[in-house]
Amino acid sequence: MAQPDTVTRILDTAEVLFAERGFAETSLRTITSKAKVNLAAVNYHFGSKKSLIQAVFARYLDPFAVSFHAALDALEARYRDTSDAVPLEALLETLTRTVLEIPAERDSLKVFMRLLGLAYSQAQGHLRRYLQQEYGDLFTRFTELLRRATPELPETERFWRLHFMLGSVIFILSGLDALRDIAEKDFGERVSVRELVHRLRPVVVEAMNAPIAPPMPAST
Amino acid sequence: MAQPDTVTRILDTAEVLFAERGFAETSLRTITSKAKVNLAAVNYHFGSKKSLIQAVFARYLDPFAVSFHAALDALEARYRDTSDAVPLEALLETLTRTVLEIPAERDSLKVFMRLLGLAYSQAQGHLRRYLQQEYGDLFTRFTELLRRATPELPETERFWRLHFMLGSVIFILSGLDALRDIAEKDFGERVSVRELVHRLRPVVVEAMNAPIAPPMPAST
DNA sequence: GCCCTGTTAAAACAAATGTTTGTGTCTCTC
DNA sequence: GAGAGACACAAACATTTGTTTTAACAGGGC
Repeated sequence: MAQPDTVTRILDTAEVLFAERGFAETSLRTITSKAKVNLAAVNYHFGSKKSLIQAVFARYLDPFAVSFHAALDALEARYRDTSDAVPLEALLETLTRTVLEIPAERDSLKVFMRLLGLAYSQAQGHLRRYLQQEYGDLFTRFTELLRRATPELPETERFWRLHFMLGSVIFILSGLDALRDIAEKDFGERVSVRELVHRLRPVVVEAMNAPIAPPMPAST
Repeated sequence: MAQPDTVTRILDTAEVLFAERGFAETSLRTITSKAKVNLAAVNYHFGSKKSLIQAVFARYLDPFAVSFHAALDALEARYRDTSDAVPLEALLETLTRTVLEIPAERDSLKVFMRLLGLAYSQAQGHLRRYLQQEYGDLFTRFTELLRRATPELPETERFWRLHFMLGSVIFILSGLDALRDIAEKDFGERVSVRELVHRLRPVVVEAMNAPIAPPMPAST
């Protein structure tokens, strides 16, 4: 069979290795030897290791951003004539459906989610800057819809809860392999990412709609 | 003023740097030069970089484990005669109270939470093994109480929700500074860690008690 | 005095890292 | 078929990494 070309062989190998070990812990030599390409190929095609990392993300996120923008267009259109806002359930359903639809090849979803988690937790300031610059507007659009979906929530409360839930997703998915191993050992159940996302959606909905905490008793 | 001794100077510096950049991204030379100690001091006092990382965690977790065990003793005693299980709210209240009581020095809580997050997300297999070995029993005790507090939840569902919530807390508190800055800029509200934890508790309770998702439509 | 022990200091070590260089080898264009 | 451009390859380069070695220093007990 014809091997895919050098660039995609590097990307394929790099994304898996990055997801397994993190960025700093994965050397170019490990990548290139496993991908059966020359060491210098990375610097030739991508320029630097940083650019390679960004390219790995772009290959996932670019199609996702397009799909998600389109899905949000459709969603807003459906609720345009009714004067209602897009309900929270529908918004989350659209998000998860778009995320789950993207790959269809390999177990790329797991890899992608793990990479997202690493993007937050690893240092890699250049990566955060890159993601903010490339996909910041998409995030803004989503949060605006979220705002309209939960109008009864005070601004700050929604802000904190959003990041609370964001943290959950990133944390769970970035540590997925380890957690799944534990779950399999303890409960003998091997769950797919699809199913996990599906099962956690009501948890997010309920959490966003939780009652506001009573004012805290003053201390000190 | 008398400088603290070499060992604690190393620990103080290392924990901050680790929290800022991660473990692999922080070199011993950065630590020792910032701590104003000799490079070889780390290997002399701790043996290796791995052992230093573990020591940073032990300095936080050892006192916490003692306090939390004691707090759980008291909590169980209070509910011993009543045949009821410890309610979820009380369990979470005990946990957050213990966490908040420990430090009182530096802004160590924030740093500690960030380290905990890194411990999960970074490779560092030795660290996970160490934490499991040293504090596994405390975690087991807590999850057992959690199990009794949510008897209607299937085992695996509780497992995943627990880690879901764990992720939230770690994520929020580890990125606290950045998030708080945004919140202050956007909403003009500066919230304390205490208050944040207080306000997020009902979110956790509600999330744990969320309805089970309906079975997922089969695909491929 | 001397020796022993615990600690610090400077230097060197071996290994691993990202990147660059020079050369060879195709393939397409004129 | 000659020349050019794109790519692959091996080797070397300059740093940076964790760790070890060796010597120096300080203090207390005999």
